[in-house]
Amino acid sequence: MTTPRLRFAPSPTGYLHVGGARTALFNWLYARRHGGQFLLRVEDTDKARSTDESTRAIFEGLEWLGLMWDEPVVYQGANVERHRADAERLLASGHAYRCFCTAADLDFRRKVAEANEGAFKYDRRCDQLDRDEVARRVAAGEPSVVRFRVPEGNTGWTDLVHDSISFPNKDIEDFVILRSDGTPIYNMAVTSDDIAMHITLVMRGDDHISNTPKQIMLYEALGAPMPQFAHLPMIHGSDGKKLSKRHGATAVADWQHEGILPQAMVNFLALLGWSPGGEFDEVMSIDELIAKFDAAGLRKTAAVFDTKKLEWMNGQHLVRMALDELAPLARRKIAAAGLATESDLEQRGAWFNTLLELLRVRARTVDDIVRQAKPFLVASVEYDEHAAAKAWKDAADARALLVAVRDTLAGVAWEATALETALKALAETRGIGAGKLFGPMRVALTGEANSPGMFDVLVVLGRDLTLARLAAAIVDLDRRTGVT
RNA sequence: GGCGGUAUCGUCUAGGGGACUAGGACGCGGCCCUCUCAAGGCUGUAACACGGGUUCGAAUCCCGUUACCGCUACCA
Repeated sequence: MTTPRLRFAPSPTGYLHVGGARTALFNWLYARRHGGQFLLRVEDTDKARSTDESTRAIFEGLEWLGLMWDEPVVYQGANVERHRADAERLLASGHAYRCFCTAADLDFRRKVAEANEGAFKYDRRCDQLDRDEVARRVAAGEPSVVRFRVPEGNTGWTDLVHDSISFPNKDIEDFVILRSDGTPIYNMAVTSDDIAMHITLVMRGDDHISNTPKQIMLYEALGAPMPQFAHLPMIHGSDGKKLSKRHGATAVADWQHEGILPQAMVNFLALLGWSPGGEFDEVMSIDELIAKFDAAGLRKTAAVFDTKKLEWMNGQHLVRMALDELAPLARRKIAAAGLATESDLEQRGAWFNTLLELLRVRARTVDDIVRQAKPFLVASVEYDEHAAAKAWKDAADARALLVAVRDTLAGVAWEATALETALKALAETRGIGAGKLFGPMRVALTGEANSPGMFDVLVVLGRDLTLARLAAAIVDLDRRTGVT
C-alpha cells in the first residue's frame, strides 16, 4: 500500500471554524499516524466571497494548533486551466455534452416543476441536439455550459465512517461541470485537483455526501484511480443546531484569545466524533493522539460542542504542561493586561515559576492565571467588598488581629516553616485556631476571598509587600471602624 | 417535496447477539482532605427515540414510524 495523501480544503470565506479545524485535525492525524502526507488546498474559486484575510486566518489557526501541511499550499484558483482541460476531455470522450439552456430558462422550468410534480431534474433536452446543430450554435457564438451525462445504474462507495453508501443514478441530474464563461464548477474543480494532487483519502464533512457520487462518476469518466472517502459528522451548538456565531466562540482564534491552549483544543476536538475505544484517559498529548488515531474509531453522529468540557480539558493540560512552556504564554498575557512587563517577569523567572505553580492548579484558562496573578504583581490591592464584608465583619476585631499579625511577622525570618510556626503560636496565644487568622489576612494581602495557601502567599508576596499591605489594611479598617 | 445520513445519561462517549442490575468522562449533588478557592480521592443523579420482526436470547441484526441534520444552483 502506498502512503496515504490527504488534504484539508477550506474556502477562505471567514475565520477557521472549530468544525473546519476538526476536519483538518482528523486529516492531519490520519496522515501522521500512517506516515502519509497532509496537504492544504485553499478553495478560492468563489472570487466574490474569498478574501486574503480569511486565507491568512486559516493559516494562523492551523499553525496555532500545530497542524502543519507537508507541501506548498495549493490555490485552487491557479488551476482553472487544468479544470477546464479536464472538462473538455470529458466533452471529447463523450462523457459530457453542451447545453444551451439559459439560466433564466432553467430557473423558469424549475419553478414550474416545483409547483407541479415537485422535484426538478434537468430533462437532457440539449443531449438530443445533433452534432451539426451544436457546432453551428457554438460557431455562432451562442453561450453554452458543459453538462456531465450521468450513466444508468447506481453509484456507491465504502465510506470509512459510514460503511456503504449508494445513490441511484436516476436521482442525479446531468450536472454542469463548466459554466458558460468557461470556468469550472465545484465538483469538477475538486475532482480535478484531488486527482492532480494524488489524494488517496478524501476526508471531509458529511455535508459533502451528496457530492460524492458526482465526483466518483467524474473519476471514472476521467479514468483516474479512485480514492477512499470518509465523511465526518458535523459539530453542533448546545441547542443541537449547526454551530454558528450565535453560539458564541466558534472560531479557533476566539478560544486562543480566551486563554485556551492549542494542545487542549486539539485534544478536545479529537474526542468530538472520534474515540480510541474502550476505557482510556481522555487527557492526551498530541503524540498520544497520533499513536491512537484510527479511522475505525470515527463516529457517525453529530457532536455538540461542550465549552464546559473544553475548559476542564484546558485545566488538565495547564497542570500537566511544562512550566517552561507555560511561562512565556502567561508572561505575554500578563503584559497584555498591563500588570507587568515581559522582561520584568523574565528577570524574576524563578519567582514567577513559583507563582505559576501555585496558580495553575486553580485555573482553567491562561486568563484565569492572569486574574489570579494580579495581587502578586501590582503595588497595592483593592478589596473585594464581598470578601471584606465576610472576613472583616467585625472591623475592630479584624484590625486588632492584623496588628498582631504584623507585629509577629515583622520579627520572623521570611521562610515558610518559620512563618508557620510564628503564626500558629500567635493564634494559640490569642486562643483561636490558626484558620481564624487567615481569613482577615487573605483579604488584607490579596483583596480576595480566595487565594493559594497562606504560607505560599506570604512567601511569594515577600516581606516588604506583606508588611505594607497589612499596614494599608489596618488603615482601611480604621476607616471602617469609624464609619460603623 | 425528492434523495441521502443519523439516533445510548443534559453533553462527549464505551458497547459491535449472551460478560449489561448498560461502563467511563464533563456537568450537577454529597462526603473526605482542608486556612479559603482549586486540585485530588470516594460517592450519588441520569440513557439504549418508538413500533414491529429475526433469534433460545437483542443497546447490538432487519423493516417501518418519528425526530434531527445535510444536499437538492451556470455556490463552494
